[in-house]
Amino acid sequence: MNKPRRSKPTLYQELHDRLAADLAAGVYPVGGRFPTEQELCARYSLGRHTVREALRLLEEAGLLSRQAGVGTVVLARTPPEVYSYRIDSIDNLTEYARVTIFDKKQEGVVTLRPKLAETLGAEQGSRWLRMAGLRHTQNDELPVAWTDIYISEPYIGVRDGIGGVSRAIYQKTSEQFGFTIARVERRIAAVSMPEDLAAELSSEPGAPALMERRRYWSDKGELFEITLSFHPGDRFTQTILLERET
Amino acid sequence: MNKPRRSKPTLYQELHDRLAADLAAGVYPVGGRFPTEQELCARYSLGRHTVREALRLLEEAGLLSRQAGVGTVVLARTPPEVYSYRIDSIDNLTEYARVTIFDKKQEGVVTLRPKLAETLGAEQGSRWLRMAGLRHTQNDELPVAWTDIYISEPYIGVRDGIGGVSRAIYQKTSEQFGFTIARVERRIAAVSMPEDLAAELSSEPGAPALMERRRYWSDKGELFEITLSFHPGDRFTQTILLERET
DNA sequence: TCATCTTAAATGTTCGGATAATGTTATGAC
DNA sequence: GTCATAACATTATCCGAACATTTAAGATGA
Repeated sequence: MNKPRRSKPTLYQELHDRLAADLAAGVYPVGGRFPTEQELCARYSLGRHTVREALRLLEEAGLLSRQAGVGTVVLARTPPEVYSYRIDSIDNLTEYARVTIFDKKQEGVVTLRPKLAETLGAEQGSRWLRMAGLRHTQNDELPVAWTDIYISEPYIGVRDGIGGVSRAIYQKTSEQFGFTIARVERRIAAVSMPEDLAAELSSEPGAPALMERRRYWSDKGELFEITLSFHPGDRFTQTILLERET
Repeated sequence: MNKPRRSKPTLYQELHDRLAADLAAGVYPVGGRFPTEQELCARYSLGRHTVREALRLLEEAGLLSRQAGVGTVVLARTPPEVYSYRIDSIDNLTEYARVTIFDKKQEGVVTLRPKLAETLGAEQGSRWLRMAGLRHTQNDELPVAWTDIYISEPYIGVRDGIGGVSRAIYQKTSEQFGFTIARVERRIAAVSMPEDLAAELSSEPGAPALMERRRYWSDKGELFEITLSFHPGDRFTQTILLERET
């Protein structure tokens, strides 16, 4: 994404570079006023469009703030160092989400007892539909995880036709009830493989495992789904790549 | 960041909304050409600046692609759903980075053997400065992790004055040698606590533990630092919050 | 047939000007 | 003094016009 330096840079690009250099050098104190468009036009003998284009670049870079009636304010001397982990779509939240299938083994409505409520990070005494089962890839013989899926009581309708389908459940829920997912929280911890899951996962009790909890919020701020997964340590690693934004 | 709908929307805002609606409705097929600026000016009786501002918004939303000599191409009907995990600064890559101190126990230059090279994801036979020790909080008695820090041979100079300082090592390295960190990769897996570390961490051998590997690249694409940490499972969890971008 | 040149079309850049919207500040009535 | 109002400064929006740059496609020639 770094454009090669043009042989003949544009005027607004040149002005932008110059002003950015001035900002970096501390010529304009942070929090103070930046020269007005008129001033810049006069000082550099440029048209207002050119000046505004340069200012727009500086604003997009997070260095300036512009507002009618106020003026242009200096926000920072250098662009903030920002690293981002970006996911293009909710569907590739993890690489295994799409390519694995859910083999439902248990189902029922539960009322959260204190201990489970704390594990899930949900209201004590609230009622949820719980579906539990194995998650594995199409061809592989060994399951990748044991997953407990909890769906908030108002949205229990999605149960119909879950088994084996590769579509994600949160997606179904959000489509069926017409809202969008606004927030997803993932929490990961290392635990011992619980005894009752070891057999299902063809693993040893007490072997290292990753416990992953996910909580999904709707755009109304409502927590509508929670999943709890146990991955055998030798079959699952998670990688996150952080890249600096340009 | 959602501005309240103005009582009197601007013309380019109105045009943007209308074109976005058309795109969503599939009026312009993805991959095909979008009407030219001239056409839009004529069709809606607007000046070119106004049309270009609307197109700029659509381009920023990821719906259109514009290029001189080619024209405007439809990229998508609706803006891509994007979730982002954003870190403002490299320093709060994890919440414990700043508040913990590193208690160096070992130090030496190593040449990577095949197995260690694979674990670290680095070149076999390359030489690194290895520093290892415990990481713990100021007041707490129990250490949070055992950490191996590997620094690429050209940058070994940073060793001076590492002990106990709370500044991060990658930060020192990048400052001292005058480059910026462009990429950070984190990889997490569940493992058994290695026998030789159990005593140091006051943990049990074989107990669940999180192994975290971090690799740091410079802006020149050079892998200059790798860290390997072992966290006792009962003293460390990791939480990531993904939020939908506006 | 292939490479090169020419041309046309589209977006990009830059000027000039005018009006609108938005805060800040000074003014003035009470 | 306090509050409403008017004047002002500044950015935002919008129009018109011209030229530059980039790319695709057609024309030309060896």
